[in-house]
Amino acid sequence: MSDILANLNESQKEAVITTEGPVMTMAGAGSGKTRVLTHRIAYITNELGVDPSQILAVTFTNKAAREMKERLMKMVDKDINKMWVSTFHSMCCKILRIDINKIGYKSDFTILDEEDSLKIVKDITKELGYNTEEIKPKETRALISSLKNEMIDEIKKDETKAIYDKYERYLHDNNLLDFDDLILKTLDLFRLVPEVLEKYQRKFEYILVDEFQDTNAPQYRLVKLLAFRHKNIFIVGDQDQSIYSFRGAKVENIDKFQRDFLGTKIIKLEENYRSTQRILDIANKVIDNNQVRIKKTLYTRANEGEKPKYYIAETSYEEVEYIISEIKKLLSEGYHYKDIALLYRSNYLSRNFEDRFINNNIPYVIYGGLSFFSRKEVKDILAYLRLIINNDDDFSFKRIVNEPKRKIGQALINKLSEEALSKHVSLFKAIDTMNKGGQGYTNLIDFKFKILEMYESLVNPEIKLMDIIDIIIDVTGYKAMLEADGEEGKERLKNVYELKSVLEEADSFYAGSRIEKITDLLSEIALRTDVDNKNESDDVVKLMSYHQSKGLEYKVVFLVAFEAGIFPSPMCLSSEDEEEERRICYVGITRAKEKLYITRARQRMIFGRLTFSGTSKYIGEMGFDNLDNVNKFKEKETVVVKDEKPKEEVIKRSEGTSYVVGDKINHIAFGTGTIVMINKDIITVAFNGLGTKKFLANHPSITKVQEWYYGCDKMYNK
DNA sequence: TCTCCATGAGTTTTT
DNA sequence: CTCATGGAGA
Repeated sequence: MSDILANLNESQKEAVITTEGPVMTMAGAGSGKTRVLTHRIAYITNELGVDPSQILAVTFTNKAAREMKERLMKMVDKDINKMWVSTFHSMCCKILRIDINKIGYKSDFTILDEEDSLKIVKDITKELGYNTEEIKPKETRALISSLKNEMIDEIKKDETKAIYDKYERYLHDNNLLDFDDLILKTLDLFRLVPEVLEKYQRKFEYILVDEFQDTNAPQYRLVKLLAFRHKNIFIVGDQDQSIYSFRGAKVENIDKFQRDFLGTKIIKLEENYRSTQRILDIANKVIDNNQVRIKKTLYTRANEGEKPKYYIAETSYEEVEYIISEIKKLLSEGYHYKDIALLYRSNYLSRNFEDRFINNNIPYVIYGGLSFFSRKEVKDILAYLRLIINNDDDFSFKRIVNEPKRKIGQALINKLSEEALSKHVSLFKAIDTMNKGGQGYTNLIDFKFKILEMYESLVNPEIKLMDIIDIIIDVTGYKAMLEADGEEGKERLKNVYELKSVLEEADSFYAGSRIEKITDLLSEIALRTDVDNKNESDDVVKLMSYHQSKGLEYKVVFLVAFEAGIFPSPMCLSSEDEEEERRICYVGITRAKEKLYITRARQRMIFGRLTFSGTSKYIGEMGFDNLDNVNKFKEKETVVVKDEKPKEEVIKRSEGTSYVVGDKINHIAFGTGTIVMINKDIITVAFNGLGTKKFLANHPSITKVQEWYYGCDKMYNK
């Protein structure tokens, strides 16, 4: 008993021991909410003697779930494997595997990832004869997701409705679920088969939900249903850290909760144990600009700490150099690579750092971006596995029937599809019934026998499960294809081999026959994220988006590319969006424990384009206005604060157009180029691949290219 | 009919 | 810059 409650403050203690009835904990950043969650669970099992199987803990990411399990392993003296500690999505997956057959699906459904889902929408859009320029699949897909998350009540366009209907039918016919379906089908199951709901209502005597501010409407409904019997529901959240409204998260769920669970006890955790006071000051100042929030001020008893540093670089290249030099300094002060994180608003910004980090031997890992399981080669091999164990998987069939190339093109597939449709069989089976003869037919038969042959290897107990990967890439010629592809192929082959360890792990993790194990693995692979595969203990610098940094903490944090036009994101238009951006900023700042750096560049290469940007509005809100702590990389130079835009040299043309460095022009012979220098009436233009050339500014061979101006103060100053 | 190469267009955040 | 698409060649 004493163990569990030791080292907790009064509010934390209260949150731990108030086990009966609904409790809502408002926990500021770094106020020890993870501690509270784990200690509460340990208290319930160890002190109240509750069986772990009666506890459900919902976290936001798989990573958080696993970390919580690891901590619990040390604290709980019972078998915690019976405890459900997972995300909403994997919890629903688990529930559906058992009972989804009661609502017309097969229990071995496959979960689609984003890419697969988009591909289906795209195919359907084309099948319905729409122009993908007008009806954009990406938009339709986003709309469908919004619809599913109840953010949109009615379907405005007929086309969208038609695509949506067909999409739903396709998913059902092929036994597929998308991410949103995991939640929705679980709700359907609970609604249509009340006995199943009751089973779980009885089972979960104690329920805990982390990051409650980021639950969306269907998720909340799920929580409400599950907790309704025992009402021992504990939610933890922080309005100021709600950054997922684009995914349908509703902060209002906090109010709803209080109305649905009358007599909710509210506990506030405001003492921060993570950051220095100076870091908290900045965070408090920024978030205070939000209109829609309950006032809350973080405080700490830790020392003041160092002033956060704001660095303005001329170019994005110089920004990297500055960060590298600071990292080296930090290392000499005794910090390790793993103490350091770089955070940014969008994933593409990480590119600026990769090359220079490699050249300077700074070990790093990038979170997000293209995850291991979404790599083409990995998905291809997984599609082979899917098709091998389930010949009727048309979706996988189409993916790899001509990968590597085996002369089975679109025309042949169309013919096969028609055959399959008319005979009501899968593509694989349609091979047998189609018109025999012709080279195309032979190619298909070849493919078919390869798949069947690999099945034999797969069920052969003398072959180790992980070795099936070698067999697949040998038999199909995938290996030969990659080997012919030089360096990039080598890299891809490495990823394929990495799958072997995934299979080996699955071999010991899952139960049942070999086929069952692979089925289990394949069905859940979409839920695996990149973050889950990274090793926390590696001594490397971490690069990630603000969103991915939620819930994490680092001794030293760099907020990079901190510029107008990037942060806040120019995609945000409404004031609600703006407030959410500010919360993202708040999340970023509060990741830092000891040192905080904010860096920006005046000029930045974005997708091969030179762009200019001004000061992010958050800089002023943080109180950097006098810029007394701006540290110049090159010490001699002084910082010109008021001149936010680079020294503009403007030249006017007779017809009224004017040029600024960075403008794009079009030259009759050389094509499009960027102005890099202006000297009197001579402009120097850089052409891609052609080097720079000088021209008279008002020469008729040159015309100015209109382009949208990415990131300028003028967007925000009006 | 398939494959390859060139041109063009598009870039938030994620389970 | 990178991915996707479409057109021309084999």
